[in-house]
Amino acid sequence: MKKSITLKDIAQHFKVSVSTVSKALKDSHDISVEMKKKIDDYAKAHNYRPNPYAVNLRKKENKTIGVIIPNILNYFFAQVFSGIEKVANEKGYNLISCISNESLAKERNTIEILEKGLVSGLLISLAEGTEKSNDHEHLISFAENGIPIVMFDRVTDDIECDKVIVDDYLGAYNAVEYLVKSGCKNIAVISPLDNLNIGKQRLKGYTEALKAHNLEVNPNLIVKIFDLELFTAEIRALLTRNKVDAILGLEEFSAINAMNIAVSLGHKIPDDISIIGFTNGQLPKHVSPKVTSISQHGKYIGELATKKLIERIEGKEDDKPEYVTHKLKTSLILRESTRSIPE
Amino acid sequence: MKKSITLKDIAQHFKVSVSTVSKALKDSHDISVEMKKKIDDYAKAHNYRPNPYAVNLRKKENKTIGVIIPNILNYFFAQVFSGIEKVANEKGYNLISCISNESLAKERNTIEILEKGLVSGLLISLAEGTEKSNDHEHLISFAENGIPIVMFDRVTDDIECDKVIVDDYLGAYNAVEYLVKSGCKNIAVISPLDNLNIGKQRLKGYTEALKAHNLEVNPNLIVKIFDLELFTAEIRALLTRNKVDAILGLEEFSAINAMNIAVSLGHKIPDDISIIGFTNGQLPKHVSPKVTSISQHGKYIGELATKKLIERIEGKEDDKPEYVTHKLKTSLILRESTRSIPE
DNA sequence: ATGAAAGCGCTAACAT
DNA sequence: ATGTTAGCGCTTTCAT
Repeated sequence: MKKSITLKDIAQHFKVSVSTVSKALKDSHDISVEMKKKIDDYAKAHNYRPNPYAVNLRKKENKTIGVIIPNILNYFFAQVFSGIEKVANEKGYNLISCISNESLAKERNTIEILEKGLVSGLLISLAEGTEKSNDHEHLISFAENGIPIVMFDRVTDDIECDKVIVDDYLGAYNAVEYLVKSGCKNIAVISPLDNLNIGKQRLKGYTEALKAHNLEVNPNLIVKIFDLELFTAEIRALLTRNKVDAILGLEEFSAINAMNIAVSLGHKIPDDISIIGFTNGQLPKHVSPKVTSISQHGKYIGELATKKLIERIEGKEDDKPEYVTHKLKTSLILRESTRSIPE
Repeated sequence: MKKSITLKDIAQHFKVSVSTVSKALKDSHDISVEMKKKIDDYAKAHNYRPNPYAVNLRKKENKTIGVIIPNILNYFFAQVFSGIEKVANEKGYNLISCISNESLAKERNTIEILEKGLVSGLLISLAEGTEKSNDHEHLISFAENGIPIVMFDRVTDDIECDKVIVDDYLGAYNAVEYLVKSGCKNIAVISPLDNLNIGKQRLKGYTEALKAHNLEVNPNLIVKIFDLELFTAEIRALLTRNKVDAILGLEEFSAINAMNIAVSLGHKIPDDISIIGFTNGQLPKHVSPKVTSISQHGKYIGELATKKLIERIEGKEDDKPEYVTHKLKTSLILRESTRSIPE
């Protein structure tokens, strides 16, 4: 066990006091230039680094950020995470990261651990379980510690903090509008996300866009999926019992799975049915036909949220007391599963 | 700022000493039952938790594990990470996680930070930059601290530690053998991974399997990709200049991209050309035809590596000095891009 | 220009 | 059964 070098070791080596070394390493004006140089060189040569635990114990500040993500296998969150990591790294922060696995209990447990001064700030996107139960006590309690929080994507009004969210409403609205303009009249929507606020927002964007274009909102074309086992059956039913000329998938796999079912039923894409999905991964580019998608810019969300959090951590106490919610626009990426808009 | 409660606060409240409280909370036999009960209840009521920094400063031990992953957008590593997180969480460990982004410099930097006692153990898969440069000084230095390391997937012999790897050789070997048995004779291989040992192992599995079945190893059918920009051009050249009846893709997207190019060239899958890929994500299931793949069980790798690491962390000093390398079998998951083996 | 001392919160050996 | 003390490594105020 290579014991790592401390201030004391350096002090003894030069037969000076610990405080001299401490100040020298901080380039204090108290210390003579020669002394500083000697100490600095020695410290570098021996690869001195302050013990982070001692520093924290003294100063009550640390360079770590807690991250709670619902599910890292979801490409969107992986993108967000890579954005978080990038900015945190640039600013010299470490990440303590946890996956809530969509569970309220795990999210709560993690927060209780982090609460005890382990982190200087928290980045969180709510677990599905949390959104369903609408229980935010653990977050409120965490916030009372005065540790800054930034919520992203899946947020709640119950917590006052900075937020970075996606304009899901507009994303869906624009997608539907595009479908209408390209000639679709019977647009179905598939939502496996009805437990989530973002799911509700997207659905609202869908209905509002239809109304804005004087199209009837047909409840038979709104398929809410609560059990993925039934996905295929429900979509087959949708497509056989109704006239459908477009499908909007609100979640990562909905659009692509629905497209595959439609194809197996003999429909031509996009001639018979257009397809658009909220999807971020590699999938839409690699399937055939390539799927038009609504991209959420996950990496940028992560970057922005982290930047805002670090500003709060490092900012003056009462710098800007008012919290801001950044609502980011999605992009509609046109590919082969939709028709073009006639001139 | 809600100031969190300390032993001292509790001690003052009951007008006893700090050590009494400390012992009481540890259920020491020194302390009377009534006292313990009082203190315990009070601590619970006030949600007391020991300050992790103070504990670490005293005891030189902490419940956190460092994780260094080359790229979280790679589904395989996301799977590994979710396995790591699961086990760590079960055992009460936190994760400090970093993405090396395939860069040696970033990997080195991260390790230097973690080295200073921030973590009790390290899980790492080498960055591509590290494998290419073959520079492992930073790891050797880290290991000298006596902090246990477990390497997974991308490992090196230069470091003596427990390792969890995939039998990439056998994975490729079995895949080629399957192709041969299903009637393929001109099997091409695509490797964008020639900088990585795992890439070399897979390639070796390919050549050895051919030899074992008395098939010539044709260098024209071995395509090493060093610049992804050229992927399409190289594969088109491969398919137009040579007779090819099967393709083995050594990396996540190689097989699927090659398949799409083959289809665009008019080849039928799997009748003209069979396709197999080393790929873990959702892709092979969702494209058409569905792609036969070699699965690496990422989540299990993460779980096993973490389990082994925690055993080292918690084990007696000289418990078992000999390190073990766990080599895990891959699975060949047959889908629609390969033909069946005749009876 | 340098040093002594106190203290962050906790543990553990050693009194009482 | 309870308390005293020293100390982990560092910062910082107040001497000198």
